[in-house]
Parts: sequence; C-alpha cells; structure tokens
Amino acid sequence: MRDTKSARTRRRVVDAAAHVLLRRGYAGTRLSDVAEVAQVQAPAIYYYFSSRDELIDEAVAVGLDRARSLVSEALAAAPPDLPAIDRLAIAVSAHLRTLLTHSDHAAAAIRTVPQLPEAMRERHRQAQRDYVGVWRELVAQVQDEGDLDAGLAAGTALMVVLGALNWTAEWWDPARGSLDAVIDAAQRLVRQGLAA
Amino acid sequence: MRDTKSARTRRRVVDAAAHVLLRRGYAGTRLSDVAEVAQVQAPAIYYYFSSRDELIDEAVAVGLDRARSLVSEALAAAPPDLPAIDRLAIAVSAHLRTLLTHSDHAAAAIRTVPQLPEAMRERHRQAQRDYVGVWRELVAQVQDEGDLDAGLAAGTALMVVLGALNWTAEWWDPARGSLDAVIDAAQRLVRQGLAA
DNA sequence: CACGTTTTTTACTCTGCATGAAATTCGAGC
DNA sequence: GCTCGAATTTCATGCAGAGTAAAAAACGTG
Repeated sequence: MRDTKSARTRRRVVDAAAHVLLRRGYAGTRLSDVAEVAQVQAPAIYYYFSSRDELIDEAVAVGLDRARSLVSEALAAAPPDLPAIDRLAIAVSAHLRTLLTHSDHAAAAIRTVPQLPEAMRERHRQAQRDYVGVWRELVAQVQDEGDLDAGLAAGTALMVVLGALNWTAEWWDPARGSLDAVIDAAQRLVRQGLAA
Repeated sequence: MRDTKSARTRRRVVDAAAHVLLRRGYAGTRLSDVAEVAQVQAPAIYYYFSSRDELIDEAVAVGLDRARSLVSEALAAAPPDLPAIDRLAIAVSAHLRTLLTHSDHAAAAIRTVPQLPEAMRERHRQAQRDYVGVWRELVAQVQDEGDLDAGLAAGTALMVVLGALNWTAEWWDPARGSLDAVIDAAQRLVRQGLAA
C-alpha cells in the first residue's frame, strides 16, 4: 500500500471540501455535506483538521497550487524555443483542462478566494500572485518578441484574458459541448486578441 | 415627494442585499448584515419581504434586468447603421460600466446566480437567457456582416467574451486603475479576437 | 390635536450546524 | 486471538441567525 488508509481518507475529505466549495461557495460549505461526499461522519473531519476554516484553507491552498503547477508543467514540457505566443496558447489549454476536468480543486480555489474572510484571503495572497506571475511572465515574453498589440496595456489585458478562462467554469457544461471546442475558441481569441 | 418614504426604504434594503450578496455570496448573505448596510433593524426586512429568499430573489431579478437593459439602451442610442462590430464595442463598454460602477446589482446577480438553490435559479433562467440573448443577436450580426473569424464557434466565443467581462468585477480595483483603461483593453481584445 | 394606518422596534422562539467528549471499532504487530 | 494505538462513530452542547409576535412609534388626514 503506497499510502496509508488514513492518508487516503484525509485526501478524500479535502477533495470533498473542494467539491462542495465549488458548488456552494465559502459560507455555503457545510461540514455535513463535505462528510457525506467524503463518506465519513462529520465529526471525523476533526480528526484531521482542527476547524472548518482550516479544512477550507487547505482545500484552497491545494487548488491554487495545482492551478499554478499544472500550467508551469505544461510550459516546461514545451520546446523552449517556441514563440511566446504559442507557449501562451499551451498555457491556455492547460489552464482550461485543469479548471474544467482535472478536479474540482483549481476551480474551487479560483472561484472561492474572493468570498473568503479577509484573514484567510490574506494567507493565500502570495499563492495567488504566484499563479498570476507565471502568466505575467509569459505575456512579457510575448511583448518582448514584438507579438503584442502596442496599444494594449499588458497587465490589464492579462487579467481580462484570465477572466475569460476562469469564467468558463461557470457556464461550460460537458454534456453540451466538447472541451476541445472551448479550448479552441479561447486560444483563437487570445492569439488574435493580443496580436500586434 | 416622487416616491414614498416606504418605497425608498424598500429600495435601500434591496440595494443592501445586492451589496452583501456580491461580497459574501448566496449562503453568506445574512439578514443582519443586509440590515446594517440598509440602516434598518433586521426584522424590519420582514415588513417588505416574507423571507430571506424572497429578498435575494428580488435583488437578483433587479440585477439581471439592469444588466440587460443598460446594454440594450446603450445599443438603442447608437446609430443603427453602425457596423455590428462597433456596436459590439459599445455593448462592451456599457456592460463594464454597469458592472463596475453603476451599482452592485448587476454584478451581484451575475456572479451569484450559479450559487443559488436550484429552484431559485430556475426562476431566473429566462432573465438570464434574455441577458445573453442581446449579445447573441449582436454576435450574429457581426457574423452576417462577415466580420467574424470563420473558424470561431459564435456561441462559444460569446461565452468566453462575456466571461472576460464578468470576471473584471473580481479583480478590478478603482483605486489602482482607471475604468477607461479596462474598457479600452476589453474592446481591443474583443475586436481583434473576433475579427475575420 | 385625535384616530387609524403604516412602519419600526423589542423581545422572544426555533433550527441547523460547528464543535466537543466519550465510546467503539479497526488493524498491525506480537 | 490479544493488545495497543490509530481511526471513526455516536451522542451531546452551544450558538448564531432566520423568523414571529406584539407593542411602540411615526405618519398622515380629518
């Protein structure tokens, strides 16, 4: 057994928390619901976490980290001599895949952060910056290579683009359209939209 | 006095509800908080609404309606012979202005709908369709006029664009950047992004 | 200014949910 | 198959927050 039963239960709880968080938001996340999804009795959660907030905190942290690392990894796997604009397209694809199918973690984290109580949000501010930072760098490279529309404020444009990606979790329904179609549309829009 | 004191109090309550809703989400919206923002005692709310859900319901309805009508009006005011792509830019501007400064209603409605309990969401489905419908029509016209990238699925592209606009409420901080800068970036991205 | 009506307040109740504590089951080593 | 610690459950507590009732205040109109 690669990891103990306990570790697996713990992970189930965190996964369940992300699942509920994504659908119900911060305030709407009840431990009883998390427990049900995780197939555990609610008080059992306290064996692993000392409070509801601590659990949510971890779920969000895992999600933010995953969002960042999956994009980073996808970029790392790409040929480094690829034009930045193409690498940006890869990042778009990786991000959407993570957000929409890989698990509820990333989506839950990204969509929940704004609702968190100030203290908790503060705690994740750095992780959020790191997440945006990967993109920021990418856009800077696009700019360096002269592929960015000169009239466009890089920082603002990036946030607009990230918004488009993040909001997909709100409306995309796997039953009604393929993931690839969404990725394709997003990539086209970003390419054309930023192009010089 | 154009409208009675009572009507104004009622409106204050709905406004306050939108305000709280926007920041705390559906489940996190406490009547005590709404009351505080509205400068009213919590039970006074029950004079106007028979339950918390009814209040939230109305706040969302007002918001969705406002989001739709402000864009419609801006379009109606534009010269009708303007190319559709330019009218789309006008819609982008009107939408962002509404969302970011006009009041909390539109933003609250748009961002909260996905969290609502199923029954309530159902009740607003039509309003949401109407809201998207205005845009859908606009994009169709752009397509008719041959200004839409042929490789782009119109419906999907529209949702991606709307996402970009809606998400601005999440990150835009009036203290750190001008509204016009955001509008400008969004318009450029949309124009370039959709262009044939 | 008196009287009915509208609006607001004060003082509750009731319920759902996070959390606590003790009791119980499980599972690895002997 | 017994024992001890880890994992989990069952039962109980306390509080926050929705909702109610009835009194009080404000308002408007003769």
